[in-house]
Amino acid sequence: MSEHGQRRSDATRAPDNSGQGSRRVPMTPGARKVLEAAGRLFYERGIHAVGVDLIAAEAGVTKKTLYDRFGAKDQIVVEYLADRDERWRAFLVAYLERSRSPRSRILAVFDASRDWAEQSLPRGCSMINAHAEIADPAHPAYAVITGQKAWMLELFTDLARPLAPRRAKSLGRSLMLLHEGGLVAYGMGIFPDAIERARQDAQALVRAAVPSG
Amino acid sequence: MSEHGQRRSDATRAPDNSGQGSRRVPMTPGARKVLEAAGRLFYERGIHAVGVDLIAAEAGVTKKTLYDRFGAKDQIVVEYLADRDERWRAFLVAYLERSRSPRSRILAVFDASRDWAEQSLPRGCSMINAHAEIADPAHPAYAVITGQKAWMLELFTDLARPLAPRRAKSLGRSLMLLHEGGLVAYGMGIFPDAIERARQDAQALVRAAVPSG
DNA sequence: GGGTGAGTATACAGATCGGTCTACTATGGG
DNA sequence: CCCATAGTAGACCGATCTGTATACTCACCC
Repeated sequence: MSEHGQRRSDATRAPDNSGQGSRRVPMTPGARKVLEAAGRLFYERGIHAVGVDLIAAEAGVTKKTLYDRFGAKDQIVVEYLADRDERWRAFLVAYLERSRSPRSRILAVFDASRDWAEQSLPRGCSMINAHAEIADPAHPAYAVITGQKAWMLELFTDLARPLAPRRAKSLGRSLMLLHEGGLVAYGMGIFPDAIERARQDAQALVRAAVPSG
Repeated sequence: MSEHGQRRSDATRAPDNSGQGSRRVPMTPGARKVLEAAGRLFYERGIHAVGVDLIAAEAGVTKKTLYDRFGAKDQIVVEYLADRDERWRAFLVAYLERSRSPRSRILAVFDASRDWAEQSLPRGCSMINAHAEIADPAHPAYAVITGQKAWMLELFTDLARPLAPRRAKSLGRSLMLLHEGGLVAYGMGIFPDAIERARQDAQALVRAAVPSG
């Protein structure tokens, strides 16, 4: 929503706006423990399947502390997703910065996703999973979810631009498709090494689109 | 799991095994009303977010009828997914049968998905969404979900075989990636006409893989 | 030294959850 | 006629849900 053009900034440096309209919560030690436990439980079991009592117990914190910090479960969900998003962007940017050519930077996104998923995401993309549970667009977490995907699409488009200025939008969308497909196939275990396969297909796609790269 | 080769059968005629180990429920009028209401509510709001009282009320049926037919909410979930799967396969087979060339049959899958989604799936693939909510592989619905995706992957592989016998497995996986990516991008509204775009990319992929088609 | 902020411990409220129960009705087939 | 089947109506169960309340401790800081 709103104008999604975030200045002209190089895509590697725009780790802001992940919290968008949802002001973050002061991260006291208790709040941090809650967020860590909630993040783990939400991801492993699903958001609706995890109650605040369980979160508080797993965090080693009382419910009062939990509600003093977050006010409501919905806000914990927002912080969970915004935090995941923030850490993913930082992780990704590190991969992007150590690549130079436009081509290798595109592939670096898939490398980052593959490594990120293999080290901590056996159940696939948190945003896709959360979107399946949060149907109401008015939910405060909805903007975080769609914001992350919009950011990724814009990133792919920006990365494609140096390679094919006229077809950047189109190429960006194709890369996005492969990337999302890889995440889902990986998360559902449809076949092994799905993200790596998506990377290969992206490589072929880029090669075909810009034979002079 | 197990040997996933289900005979040599032509992919267009294998609408069985959708209910696998989960024996279906006798479809009395009351059961049908429950399934209709549950299907709509589960898809629109998510499985965990919908209670049995609401399902019974929306179906215009008492809770006793609901439990007499299905026994447990989990079983309603199984029937919901198995029913969706069954109807999708029938829908898809109709598209496949009116296409002749291997190439157009591959594209027909994307055509079917596009039309199927546009007419009734604003929130994307039911199986992907259900997988996000059902974390436990021991859940009776889990097999239906993974079974459907395995069937789709096998279908793509079978459709790719006449075009590229040696690379059928590889090409099938690439097509699967694009297809899943299209479904997710469509369901999350990442960009417009995502499935149609996936179809175009699939077309390009097939053309590149088999220039002599 | 008094106040503020962050925390523990625990009880409680009201709603909703999945699921069971009894009592009754209507229908259709041997 | 009779009995099984499929249904309505509605009370009820224990558990769990999100969220609030009271009372107290501890650390820090002006």
